[in-house]
Amino acid sequence: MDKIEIKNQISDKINTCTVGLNKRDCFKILNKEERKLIDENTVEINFGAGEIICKQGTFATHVMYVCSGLLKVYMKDNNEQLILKIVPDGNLVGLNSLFSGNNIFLYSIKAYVPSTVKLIDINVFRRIVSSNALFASEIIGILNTNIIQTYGRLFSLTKRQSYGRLAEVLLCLSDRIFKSTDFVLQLSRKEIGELCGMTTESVIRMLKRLKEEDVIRIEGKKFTINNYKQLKKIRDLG
Amino acid sequence: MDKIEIKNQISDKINTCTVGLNKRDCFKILNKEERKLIDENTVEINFGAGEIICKQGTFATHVMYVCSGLLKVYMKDNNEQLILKIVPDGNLVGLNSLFSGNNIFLYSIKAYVPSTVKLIDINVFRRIVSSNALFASEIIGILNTNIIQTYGRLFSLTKRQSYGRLAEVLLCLSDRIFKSTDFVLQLSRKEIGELCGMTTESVIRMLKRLKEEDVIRIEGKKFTINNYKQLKKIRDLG
DNA sequence: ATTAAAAGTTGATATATATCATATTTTAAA
DNA sequence: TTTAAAATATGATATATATCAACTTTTAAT
Repeated sequence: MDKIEIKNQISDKINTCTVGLNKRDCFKILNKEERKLIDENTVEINFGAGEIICKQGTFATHVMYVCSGLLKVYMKDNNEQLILKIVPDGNLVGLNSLFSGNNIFLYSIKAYVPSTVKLIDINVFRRIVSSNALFASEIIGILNTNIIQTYGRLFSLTKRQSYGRLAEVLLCLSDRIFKSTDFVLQLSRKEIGELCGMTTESVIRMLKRLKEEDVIRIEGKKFTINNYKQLKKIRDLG
Repeated sequence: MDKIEIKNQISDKINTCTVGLNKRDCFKILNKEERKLIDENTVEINFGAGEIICKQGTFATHVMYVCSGLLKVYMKDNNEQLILKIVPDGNLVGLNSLFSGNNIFLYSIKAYVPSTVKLIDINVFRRIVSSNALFASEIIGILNTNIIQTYGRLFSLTKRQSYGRLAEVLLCLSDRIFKSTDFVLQLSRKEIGELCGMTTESVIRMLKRLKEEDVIRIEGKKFTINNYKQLKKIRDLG
């Protein structure tokens, strides 16, 4: 069998990762009063796997902080669905309704695995942002990290072809979520496809190909990256 | 000849436009002193068509305000280039290095037409943001509008097929830049292709098709949208 | 005015990936 | 335990769009 062919080179410089990693303890900037105000207007909720945390089109009444678990942020339009990012614990999500003239959620958020999420009243959050410039600066940092990542993703999804996109998603999961080349992935092939913008069948075929090339091993939901270097090569050059 | 075929519907709800429209007079929030400080650390520069305003990879020493003209913001990686957005006058660009731990430009910016741009010292800008929470809130609004638009674009570029993407770009230019169905477009076919993620040849063929269907008229660089409704249909359904 | 270079155009062909159909396996439900 | 439904798998085929090649027109340079 031929080696997986390599086309246009995409360098390491652009971060094209799918995972929104933006852990900053922005709350430590707040004073006692502000923290109290936040706490009094926050509820902590447990969500089961597959449960929807917020729904696209509904009023954005809160900002979310992921205490534990793993979420997906996605946009839907009729039968088309695009996963914007997957978000592990330690991150804020749903900030995009702040001061943008948009008081509805532009995306839905769903738990991949059982997750604990703090729902923070958006008006209280907004009030603190617009009175504490250092806190606001932290939020700007979070938003900018997010934009930079989204630009990278835009680049990846439009410029790479499917093997490269799939390789990227696998590397991303390994590096950023599981921090191991060995992991149990609770995503269906369909969901992997949504992450890298291709059909379920293509995901299956390509994973099979990567297995045959001994780049990865798969047993059920257990993934192992055998040849990390080669997978990176596929990501960067395909 | 067959009518241009229509596939998967994409609704109007998602803004998938290419043009970054974010006119807010955030500076009016500043007091005299702050405005003076900004003014003292700003230079206004004229750029000719095709001139580079900032270059990806260099140190981000300033934030830019577009006084007049039209810019493109783009990422390059070897021979691959993606236009992130096109920016008309009245907008701030280059905000993404603020508080993101990133002190280099992640994209290049180039003038499409002769443009006047204010270069504002980033340290001064940063100082004002982190001391004026209302100003910071305005910046958050700008960044969020930008993220929302980028998400829409991500959706468009990955979910629509080429006719839809091309139609979108034409509508976007008509609605947001020229504010007329009649306009002189100073972009080459190659640049149009970069905007909607396709090759020059495909742009040419598809423009030809749209002409044949009497949806648009083209004479040299002069574009006319004959059938706005149909073009919208092609965008939303293709 | 002449030449060179870039932009635009067109047709033939290739190819990556989607679509469709159908089978098998796994998971969840009654 | 049986049944239904969802997820996975695989082959055949279709198709949108890229690639390649050649040619024309426009723009810029000498």
